[in-house]
Amino acid sequence: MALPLGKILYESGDTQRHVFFPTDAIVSLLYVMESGASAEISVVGNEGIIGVSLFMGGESTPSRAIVQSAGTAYRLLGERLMEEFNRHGELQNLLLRYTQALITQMSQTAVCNRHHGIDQQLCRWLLLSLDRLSGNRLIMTQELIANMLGVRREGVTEAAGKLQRAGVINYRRGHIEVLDRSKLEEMSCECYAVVKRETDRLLPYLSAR
Amino acid sequence: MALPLGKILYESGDTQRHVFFPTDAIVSLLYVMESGASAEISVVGNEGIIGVSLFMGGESTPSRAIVQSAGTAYRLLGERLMEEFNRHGELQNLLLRYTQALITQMSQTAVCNRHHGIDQQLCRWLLLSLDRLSGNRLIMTQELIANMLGVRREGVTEAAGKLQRAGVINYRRGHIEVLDRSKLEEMSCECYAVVKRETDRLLPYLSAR
DNA sequence: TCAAGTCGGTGCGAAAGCGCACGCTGCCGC
DNA sequence: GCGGCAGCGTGCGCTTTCGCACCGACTTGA
Repeated sequence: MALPLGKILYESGDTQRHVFFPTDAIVSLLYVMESGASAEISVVGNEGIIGVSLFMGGESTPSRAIVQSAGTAYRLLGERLMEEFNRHGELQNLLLRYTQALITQMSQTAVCNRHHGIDQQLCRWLLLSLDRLSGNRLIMTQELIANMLGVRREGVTEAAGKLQRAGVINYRRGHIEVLDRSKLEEMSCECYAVVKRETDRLLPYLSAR
Repeated sequence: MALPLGKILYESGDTQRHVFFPTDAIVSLLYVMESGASAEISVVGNEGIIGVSLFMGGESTPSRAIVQSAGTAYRLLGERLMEEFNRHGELQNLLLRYTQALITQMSQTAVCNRHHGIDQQLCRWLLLSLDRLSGNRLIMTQELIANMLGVRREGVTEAAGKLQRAGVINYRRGHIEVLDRSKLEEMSCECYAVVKRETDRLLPYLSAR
């Protein structure tokens, strides 16, 4: 199915009836506070699945799943996934390993939120998104990024300006082009590397792509 | 086995051979950065298990497990846990549900780190610890709390001073006594409530205690 | 082609947290 | 009973981020 930008796959607390496997879409798990402020918990692309709480047994989570980059995904009825999960074969194994990778990403998000500045967080975020897309272009307003990072839009403007002046990215009105990926990695904090390394370790079949 | 304060159960990246079930000890999952700065990812007491990565399939995590409040725990060889896990019965179910509760705690830590001040985070942290102990006393220096929250020791001093002046806690040289728990909950952010509610939902048998 | 709306740039003052330095005090061991 | 030290209090300047306000520029559609 098509996943347009901004589509909400699950709302906080919703009983999740389906799981989603993005192909070229990116979905963010976002927590929205009572005040309306928000913070991204993790980002899911075609390496992963939306709806881990189904097979983890909770059937819902306190966070929202929202499409951050338009594309398509496969949708599967929860019951069908569970049939296969309960065969306790390779799929179960895979799903649990993916879930551990997700846990690593969430942990590192917590660490990054605590210790790193907006500049570094933006780098981490761009890299995580880039890894889940083909090409080096993101369609993404600064306002949206700000919502994901849980910071002010002006803060993103400033950080993005620095990256642009450093020749790392180029952007105009919602289109971001990454010009120098290795420099982006240099300017990022260790958080990205930790997540990347752990994801590759847990899901080695992905690296082959 | 006895778990003295400060004991490290796993170091980052260690292959985990055992799992631990705390009885009256509290263990923190802590990420330590290259710079030496640290941040707590989640806290585990007798509601949980240390070493979820064993049955999740990763066998290690990038974080450290360190005893934050001395006490005792059961230790079980990983292979034995896996034998039982692979019977796909109620234990597997329980472990996965616990892991989802852990995920919620990590997510909320990320949110809290982003949006809330030291005062509120201290409240959340005290409540999470208190829930995992009997009684209303913690043996805990401000320096240790600062390491867990990933803030300066002075920041904790200031926040704890506010709580003391408000009559919520009383402390002296490493001993904290909670005088007014309901007020502590009031002064905390929504993060504690979210974690508490979700833990109770996922592990209802705990509420009965 | 032009009006309206979205997106991004900039400039304040305020607040929170940090790093550092120094000093006090209650506790523990000799 | 007394020294030493761990644990806590406090002050100060600096940096980062926030909140708010306003403006300019690009895009889109009637």
